[in-house]
Amino acid sequence: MPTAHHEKNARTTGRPTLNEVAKRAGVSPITASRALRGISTVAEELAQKVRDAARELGYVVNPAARALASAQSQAVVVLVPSLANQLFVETLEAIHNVMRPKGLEVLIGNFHYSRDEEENLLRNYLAYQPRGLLLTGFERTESARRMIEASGVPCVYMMDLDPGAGLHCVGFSQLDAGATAARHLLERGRKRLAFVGAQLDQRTLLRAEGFRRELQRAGVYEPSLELLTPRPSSVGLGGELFTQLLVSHPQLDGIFFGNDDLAQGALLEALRLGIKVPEQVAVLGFNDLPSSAFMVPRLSSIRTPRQAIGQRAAELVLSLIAGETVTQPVQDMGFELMVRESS
Amino acid sequence: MPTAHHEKNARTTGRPTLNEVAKRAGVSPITASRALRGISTVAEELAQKVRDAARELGYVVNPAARALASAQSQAVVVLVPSLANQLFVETLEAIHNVMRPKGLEVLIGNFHYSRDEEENLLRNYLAYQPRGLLLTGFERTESARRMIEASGVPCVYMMDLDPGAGLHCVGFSQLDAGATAARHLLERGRKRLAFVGAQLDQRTLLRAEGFRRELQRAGVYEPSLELLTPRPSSVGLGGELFTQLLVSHPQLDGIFFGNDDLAQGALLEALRLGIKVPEQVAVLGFNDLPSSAFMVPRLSSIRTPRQAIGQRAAELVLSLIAGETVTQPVQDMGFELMVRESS
DNA sequence: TTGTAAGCGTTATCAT
DNA sequence: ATGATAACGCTTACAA
Repeated sequence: MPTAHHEKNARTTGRPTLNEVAKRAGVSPITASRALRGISTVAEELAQKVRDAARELGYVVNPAARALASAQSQAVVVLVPSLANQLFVETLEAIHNVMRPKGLEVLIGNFHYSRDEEENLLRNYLAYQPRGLLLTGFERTESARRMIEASGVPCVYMMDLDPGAGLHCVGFSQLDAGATAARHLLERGRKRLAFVGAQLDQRTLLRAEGFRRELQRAGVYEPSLELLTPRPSSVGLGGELFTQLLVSHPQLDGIFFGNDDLAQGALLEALRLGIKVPEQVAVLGFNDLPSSAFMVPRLSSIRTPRQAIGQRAAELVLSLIAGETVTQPVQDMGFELMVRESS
Repeated sequence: MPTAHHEKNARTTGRPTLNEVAKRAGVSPITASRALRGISTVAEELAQKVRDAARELGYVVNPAARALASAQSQAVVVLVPSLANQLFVETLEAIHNVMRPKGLEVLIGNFHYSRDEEENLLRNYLAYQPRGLLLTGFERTESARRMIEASGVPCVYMMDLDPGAGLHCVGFSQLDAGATAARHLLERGRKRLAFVGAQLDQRTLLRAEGFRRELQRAGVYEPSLELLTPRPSSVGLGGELFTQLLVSHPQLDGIFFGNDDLAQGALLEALRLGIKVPEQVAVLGFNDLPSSAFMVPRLSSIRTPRQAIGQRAAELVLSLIAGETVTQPVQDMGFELMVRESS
């Protein structure tokens, strides 16, 4: 009776190894490895034998061994501030669709709008030696920045455009989006305009800034009509803030919400309060979530290209990973004003 | 000038290794390993030295090496059918909150309600030698079932209760939930009741079944009032199906929607059509999404304990991983009928 | 309580 | 085009 430690593979799960595949195919392990990775130096005949053997044995590569030996995983890390916002789910989806066919895993990290949490996730995930990094925005700890830099892992920043233009990024100008919102409302003849934002990440703040500047230019900027709260964005909160704003500023004739869920909550509350939208107050949302077009009245919003951003950003890291020279480090995907019934 | 292959660690990323930590602390690598893993056989004094050395060097364990050596990763795999449904995001969140403090990574797989995709994810992720598995429902391919079984990885099933009681699961009875919906509407004096479901996973079908049985018992079951579509659930679709149903069955006096987004779409469409809810038609949703309480009228719904399910399921795998005997393999977390204005 | 030795499954390097 | 050999960084098994 052999004792465990005398046997080869005593600790393994019993999963077939590359060695076994190689033996069955009558080649050396390294040839099997090359064949399975599709390296073209292997004769097609041998490669076929190896693939057959692998299939017959039900061989699946051990990612840990591969990562250890090659000092690289097959993973791409994506860090988003939230999954509660449908926005990022759609972006993630698009990234997946680009990465999966390339055999890359997508590791999702949700940092809940917390810089510290993002830094932790980064430290953690970087230990996995990912092939690429997809991050959200430019706002992070100095330490996180250093880790990214030091890791040397190709990195693309999503959602906003780098003012410094030193980083690879795919997004749109949050500042312009805010300005566009203001211009639209102004063109509608509105003069007493408010901005309502929750979950104050840098992008929301940038939109507020763009909105504000445009109002200042038009000479109608009123500081007390800016309602910013760090509370998480939600439909309920939108209704609450809407009421609060109307009570304190009954003269109000237009509101730009930093997020569609807030705007939807406002629309619902207006219905309850009997406040006419857009007659008394125009309401403009941001992101154009799928349900916004079905609100009563249908919500006007600024549609953001999150799907396109995800796809393009993924393709961009892929290029970076492949070592290709990227001629367009900053990719502006724009946004679209959807005018419907609420404004 | 030394050539690369003469140097130790020539291929590494330059990241500090356990060896370097050990040297700096003046102990052997294995002692350092034990100290860092919090294994109590290490003298506290030494352990402190090791931790200090690790901190000073900025040491982070190489997960690939650890996984390879121990034949186990620090990951727990969670497979959900969708991220578009806020439901699963909340469950994921709860799982995270349990796992992270234990030092376990959560690998998220989204199988888009596709059995084949789930099977692929399983094959892929199982290769990572996860410590535990959290799966959604009982509906999967035979091949997936075998892989789970063969892997020997502790597994907990979420959302539904195993009729066979052979599996560890945390959820509630989907059948009962459907029945409860029917009883509520019946008690309100409604007789011409419809069921509307999209994204026909097994749980939706089970709810339909529970609803149907209760109507049959009451003698008011009408097959043509069951509207099932495989299209993905959404607010827009809810409005569409609502209109369609009312056109074909103007006598209708109550509808149970398999998902809150459908119900919300119906409420919005009713508003547009001038149909009084609940006077003409009662509307009952399912899941009680955060925004439902703010609809006009406020949506009645069945609140599902997704947060509790995630937490309990996570705790359960943890027990299983620890090898504890689980006395309660089936955990019914119940559900709650939220009666508001729409029914 | 600490350490030695060996090996985890794969790939890089260099040689043939 | 294929293979022998030696890592990769860590942990298990066993010994002391």
